[in-house]
Amino acid sequence: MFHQLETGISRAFAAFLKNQYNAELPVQIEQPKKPEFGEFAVPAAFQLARQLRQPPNAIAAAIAAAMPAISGVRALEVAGGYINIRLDRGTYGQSLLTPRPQPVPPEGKVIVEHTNINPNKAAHIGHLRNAVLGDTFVRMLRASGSAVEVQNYIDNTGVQVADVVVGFHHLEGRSLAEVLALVNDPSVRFDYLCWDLYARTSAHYDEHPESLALRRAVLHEIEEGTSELAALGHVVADAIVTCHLKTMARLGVTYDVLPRESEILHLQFWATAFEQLRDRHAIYLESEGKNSGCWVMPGSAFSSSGGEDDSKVIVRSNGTVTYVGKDIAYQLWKFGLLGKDFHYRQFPHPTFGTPLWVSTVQRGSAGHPGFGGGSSVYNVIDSRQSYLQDVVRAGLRALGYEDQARGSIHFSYEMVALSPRTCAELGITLSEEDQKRTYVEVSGRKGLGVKADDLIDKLIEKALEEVRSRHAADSEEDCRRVANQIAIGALRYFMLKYTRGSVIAFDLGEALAFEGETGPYVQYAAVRARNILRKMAARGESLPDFESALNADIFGRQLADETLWQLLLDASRLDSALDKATASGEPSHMARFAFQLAQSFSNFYHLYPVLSESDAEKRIVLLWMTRYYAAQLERSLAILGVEVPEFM
RNA sequence: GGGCGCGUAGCUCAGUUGGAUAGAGCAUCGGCCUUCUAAGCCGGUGGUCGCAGGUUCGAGUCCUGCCGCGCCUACCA
Repeated sequence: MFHQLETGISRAFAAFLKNQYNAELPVQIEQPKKPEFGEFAVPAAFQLARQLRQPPNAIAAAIAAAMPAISGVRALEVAGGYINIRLDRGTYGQSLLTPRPQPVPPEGKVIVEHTNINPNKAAHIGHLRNAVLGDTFVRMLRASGSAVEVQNYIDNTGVQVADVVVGFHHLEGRSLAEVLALVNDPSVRFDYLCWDLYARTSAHYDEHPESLALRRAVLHEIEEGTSELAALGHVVADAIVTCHLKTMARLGVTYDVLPRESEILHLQFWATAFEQLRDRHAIYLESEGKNSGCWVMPGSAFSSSGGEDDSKVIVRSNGTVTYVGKDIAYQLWKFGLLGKDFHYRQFPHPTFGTPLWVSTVQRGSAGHPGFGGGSSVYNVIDSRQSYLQDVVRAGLRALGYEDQARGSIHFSYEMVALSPRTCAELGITLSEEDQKRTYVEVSGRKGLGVKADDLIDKLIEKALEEVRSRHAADSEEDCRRVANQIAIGALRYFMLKYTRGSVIAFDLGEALAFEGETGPYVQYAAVRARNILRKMAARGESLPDFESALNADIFGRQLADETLWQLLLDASRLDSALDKATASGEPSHMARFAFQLAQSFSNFYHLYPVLSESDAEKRIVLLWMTRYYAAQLERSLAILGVEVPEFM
């Protein structure tokens, strides 16, 4: 409702200003600094002041006097050059009684690619930020009515998988059968085992640089896809993907489809993209200099300051394609521009509610939905890869796909690093240099980092203690389920509360916090709202039929209470907040709104004892507000991917 | 060297795209549990918005120049 009024007022002002002053300006609607100024503020008079050569206050007064009535608005007032708007509280309250209209779904499908973890080791907290950001943005888009397809790209033929294969085969001398046995051994955490093995293999390369030849050879075999080592690579990648899916499912993160690099290669996606790029002269065969023998994209294509020295190699001199090249082919497919499609089969997964599909070379299963062919594409990738995303976009542009290049959005975010204090707590020894830094970058190669599952386990353990201390009478099973929900709420909120552009210096203490600006704080508010309603039911009272019990007159009387009115306004801002957060691509805005909503409810909770209210009319309004708060809190949390526990 | 980002309270961070007296959380100090659960609420302390100019009715926000930090700038991804 708040949101509808906001846009309605904006339109009414825009139309009026165009008529009256022939002024085409985007009418801003602000929230006044102080509630005494009303519900909305329009600073349009400032913008007109120069053009009209009059003081803002005079213009504002003229506008306010001549403006035709706007539905739902009680009065326009002028103060300090602003036009302040006061709403009719009775009609506002009443309008919230009926469910909001469904948003009109925008045309086309949005594709969001996220997670995209190298399938060669356990997921760590950096991957968690990616997945939670991506998943939350997907939930925001869906809540806004968009059709969204979630892709998790699997780089199963890359260097990192090759490294683990080198580790198994060359360092440990394990056969394919032996590795398979490890994968199937329930007592072995295969992703943790590979975490260590990958670190050891990387160290081995450092100590024996000549062994890098092994990596090249294995990589080549994996790309070919026929040898036993290639099969080993597949076994490793599939097993690790399964581990990642399990980890992500714990957080409520799911996907629609897993496009894999092996199919990009074997279904000739790259070969097709290559022909297009070559024919359009987007890339050319370099004949001299350091890149001699490579197919390169000129630096000028993707960088304003790029010269020939900055050319990006797309095809190496040995004929193999770089990751970016494959990414261009993949991006073309995402927009339906490649003229090819994958085959698909279902990927086994224990916990998702909906089928999960994976690309395959062979003729796949029937009955899969249409994948790819999006009208806009969000790639959730950390900011270190912005250069590569520029190259991908330049590829589209060079092929003449200007719209799609514009629709290719690098949903970038800064990395998660470790605070020195947390490193110390985890027993990670740092160089003197690193100790002086405010944060230390995690490194999979060095095995330096916090594994996602370890962190989740730690959070659950701590939450369980808190739950048990408060609910000794509840069953272990119930406590465990609630602890789980609290842990995930804490983790998801922690990953979301920072804006995308700021580095998270991961601090264990902060991540484990359940008080203040945290997920559990918001969950607690939702639980308390529900408790009021539950308590009432326990007393044998049933909820009134609000639509018949309440009307504009009653709302008008009760909302004359300024505090109550402000609280109701807070609670009704969800759609407005969602719209702004989605438009600016900032899940953190959504998280912050949920926190502020919870703060608002906490105020309500303390100021208005609902069940003991003696005035009958007021009590009904308070009950309705309780239910309204509960619904808004639940919806906000659902958008953040956070569940509401039965008790806390 | 070039590109991107960051610099706001002791700490961690917001700041609605240029608007009214710069805000949260943590920490700290002081209050509030016989009440719908204190994972909560109320109050206090705490600011040269990195520095210097500029643009205008108005700048934490925009432009220029500095200073500091991070990331990228691979025939790795």
